[in-house]
Amino acid sequence: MDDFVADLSQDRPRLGRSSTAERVADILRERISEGFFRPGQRLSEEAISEALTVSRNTLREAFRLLGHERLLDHQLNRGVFVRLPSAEDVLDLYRVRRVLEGAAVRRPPTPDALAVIREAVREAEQAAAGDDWQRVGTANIRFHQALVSLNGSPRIDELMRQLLAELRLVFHVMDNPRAFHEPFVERNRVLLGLVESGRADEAAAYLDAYLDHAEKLLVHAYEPNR
Amino acid sequence: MDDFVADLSQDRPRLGRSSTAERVADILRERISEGFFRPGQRLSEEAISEALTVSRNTLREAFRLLGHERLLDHQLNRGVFVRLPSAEDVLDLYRVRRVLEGAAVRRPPTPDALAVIREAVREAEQAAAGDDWQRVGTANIRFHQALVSLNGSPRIDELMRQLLAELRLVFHVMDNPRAFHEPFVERNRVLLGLVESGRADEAAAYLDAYLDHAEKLLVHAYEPNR
DNA sequence: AACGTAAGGATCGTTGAACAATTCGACAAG
DNA sequence: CTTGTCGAATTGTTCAACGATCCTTACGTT
Repeated sequence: MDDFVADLSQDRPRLGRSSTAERVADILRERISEGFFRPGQRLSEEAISEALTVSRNTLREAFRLLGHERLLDHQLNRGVFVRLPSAEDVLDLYRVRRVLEGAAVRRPPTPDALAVIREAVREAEQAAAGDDWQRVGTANIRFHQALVSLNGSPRIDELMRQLLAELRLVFHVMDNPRAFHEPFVERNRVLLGLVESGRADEAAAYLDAYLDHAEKLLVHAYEPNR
Repeated sequence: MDDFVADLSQDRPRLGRSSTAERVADILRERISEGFFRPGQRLSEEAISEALTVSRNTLREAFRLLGHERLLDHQLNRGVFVRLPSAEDVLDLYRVRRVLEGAAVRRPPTPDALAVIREAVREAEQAAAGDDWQRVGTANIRFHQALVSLNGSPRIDELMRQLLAELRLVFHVMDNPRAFHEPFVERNRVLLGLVESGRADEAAAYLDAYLDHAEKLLVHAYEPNR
C-alpha cells in the first residue's frame, strides 16, 4: 500500500543538504582539486568572502570543513593555506592505501562494483590513447576508488575519497602527469583481471608491487620546496 | 650538531594549538564521550554559548568540527544533535575495524607499541577484578587503539580514534557495560600473546572471531529507539 | 654583517546585534 | 482524522567593531 513511502525515505539525506557554508566548501574543494588554488597558497578571508558574497563567518565555517579534510591548513592568526603535503605525508598516504586496497582485493567482488572498475580501466586506456593525461589521472583515481568500494563500507569509501583528494595535491605540486600515470594504465587492466577471476592472493601481491612502485616514483620525484 | 633542532621540530604541531572554537570542541567532545550529553539529545546554540560564555558564531565553529567527527548530527535549521548511531552504523564500524585491526596484527610489532598494548591488557584485568566496568571499557578501547597503531600510520591512528569515539556513543545508548566488556578482557590477553610471538595468521583468525562475536553481541542488544 | 628592538599596517579571532528563513506545536476549519 | 493557518522559538547569515597576533620595515646596537 504505502511501500513507496519507504522508498522515498531513502532520499531523506538529500534534503538537509544545503547550507551556504557547505556550498562554499564545495566550490573551494573543486577549485583546489582542479589546481586553481595551488598548494601552499594562502586563501584570504576578506578577498574570498567578497568574491563569493558571503560573510566572513560563513566562509570560516567552510574553511573548517576543508581543514578537517586536510585540504586546507589552518594556522592560528595567520590564515588558511592550501595544504602542501610533505614527503612524510606521501609515505603515510601509501600506508593507508596499502591497508585499504589490500583488504579490498581480498574480498569477493560484487557485480556492480566490478562494472565501475571496468569502466574506469576502459576510460583510462582511451584517454591514454588520446594523450589526455589529465583525464588518465582522473580515471586512475576512479579506478582505485572503485577498488576500495569492494570493502562495502561507506566510511572507508569516504576515507578513500579524502585520501585521493589529498593525493591530488601531491600531483599538483610536481605536476608532470604523464610520467606518473602512464605506467599504471596497463597495470590497472591486469589487476582487474586478477580480481575478476577471484585470484585474491595474486591480486594482493600484484597490488603491493603496484603501490610500492608508485610510491617510489612519487617520493623520488617529489619536492615540496620552492 | 643541531640534531636536537630536528627533535624539537616534532613539537611544532603543539604550537598553533589554541583557538576558542577548538577548546570549546574539546570540552564538548569530552562531555559527549563521558555520556553527559546523551545520544539523540539536542544541543541548543543559545544555551551552550551562554553557559560557556562564547559567542554563537564561535560555538558554531566548534559544532562543525564535531560534526565532521561524526559525534554531532547537524540538521539544517533544526540544530545539532548528539549522534545516535543506527544499527547499520554499527555494522559499518565493525567493517572498518576488521580492515584496520586485521592489517595491524599482520605487521611485525614494534617494542613500544607492544608496551602500550601490554599496559592496556593489564589495566583491563585489574579494573575487571575491581568490578569497575567503566574503566574496563576505557582500557579495552586503549587496547584496540594501541593495536591499530602497529600499522605505523598517523592517519590510521586518527581514524581509529574517531571510530572508537563513535563506538562509545553506541555503548551509551545501550548502557550495560559489564555484559559487553567482560568477555573480552581475557581475549585481549590471548590476542596479545599471539601478536607477541609473531604468529600473525593465528592472531588474524583469532581477531576475526573476536570481532564477529563482539559485533553480534552489539547488534543483538542494540536498540536505537527512544 | 648579525642581532635586538620598535613602529605600523594587515589580517585574523571573537563578539554582539540584527534580520530573514525555517521549524514546530497548537488550534481552528473542513 | 486530515488539512490549513498562525505565532513562538531557533537557526542561518550578515555586518560592524575591536583587540590580538603576525609580518614588514626601519633603526640602532654590538
